[in-house]
Amino acid sequence: MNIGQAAKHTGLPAKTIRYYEEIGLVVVQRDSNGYRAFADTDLHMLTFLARARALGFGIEDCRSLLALYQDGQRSSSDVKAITRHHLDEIQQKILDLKEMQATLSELVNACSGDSRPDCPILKSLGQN
Amino acid sequence: MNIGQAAKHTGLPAKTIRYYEEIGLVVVQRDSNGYRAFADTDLHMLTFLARARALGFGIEDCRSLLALYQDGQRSSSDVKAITRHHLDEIQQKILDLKEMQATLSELVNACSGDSRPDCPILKSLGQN
DNA sequence: GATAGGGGTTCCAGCTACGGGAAGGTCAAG
DNA sequence: CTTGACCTTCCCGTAGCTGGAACCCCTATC
Repeated sequence: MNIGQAAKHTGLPAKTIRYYEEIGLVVVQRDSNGYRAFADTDLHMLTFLARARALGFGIEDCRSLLALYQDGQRSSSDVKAITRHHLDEIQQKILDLKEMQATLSELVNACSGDSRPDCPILKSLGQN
Repeated sequence: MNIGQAAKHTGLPAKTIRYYEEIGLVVVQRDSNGYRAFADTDLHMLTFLARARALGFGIEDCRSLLALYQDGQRSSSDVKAITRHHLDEIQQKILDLKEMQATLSELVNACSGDSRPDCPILKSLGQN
């Protein structure tokens, strides 16, 4: 299967698949003409990666998770540790964004948004 | 005032201030020795930028906001439009992160996290 | 056989918003 | 005069791709 088909099958852009191969996330065999030849296991790994990325895992986490996935001797505690750490970071991001959201909402509500220059948003940013 | 003092005063790292100058966000006079000489208005603008960045505005938004800030003829509607658009993006990000959070929480809770290889997290990522 | 198209390949540049570090100039104190 | 703390510029690296150029391959059609 060529890269275009693999892309359709996994939902990943071809460029992304090439990138994953380049950084060693996956290893793909080549046909005699130099084209990548994706096997079912390759598609499976790529789908795994696509899901992990969709959950916000970074590339290095993905690398670790994929290694654990393929290791029959793994401990689920290792998987859980990575996931929990990632979850913590997401929760922190949510908190940060919510704080921004609260402030921005206030400011937007306070601003009349007409043709006059008077603006509480700028006043707040420039105060002091 | 030198860059170190300006950094302390604004809370921005010196590197960041140099970067802002490089991309034309601020223009700073130089002393005869080549050192940047920060005036009060420069500090004021840098503080403005620091606040806008802390609210998550991108650099180009900051550029626009700063221009509006310095334009006595501005319409507050322009400021509000930028801010509302930014707010929308933040809210979307929060939604995305919350979805990840929900899934990840479920998975973490379902995983025993012991020394056995059986793991619902990997099962979910690799399913199909 | 020539050609057109729709694949594929590599490599290089660029994106955001800086941070690290090297190589070197400047200044105040002792 | 030297030391140490500043300052300067310049270049590389970050995460995770994306776009584009230049070129190769395969199939179909004229």
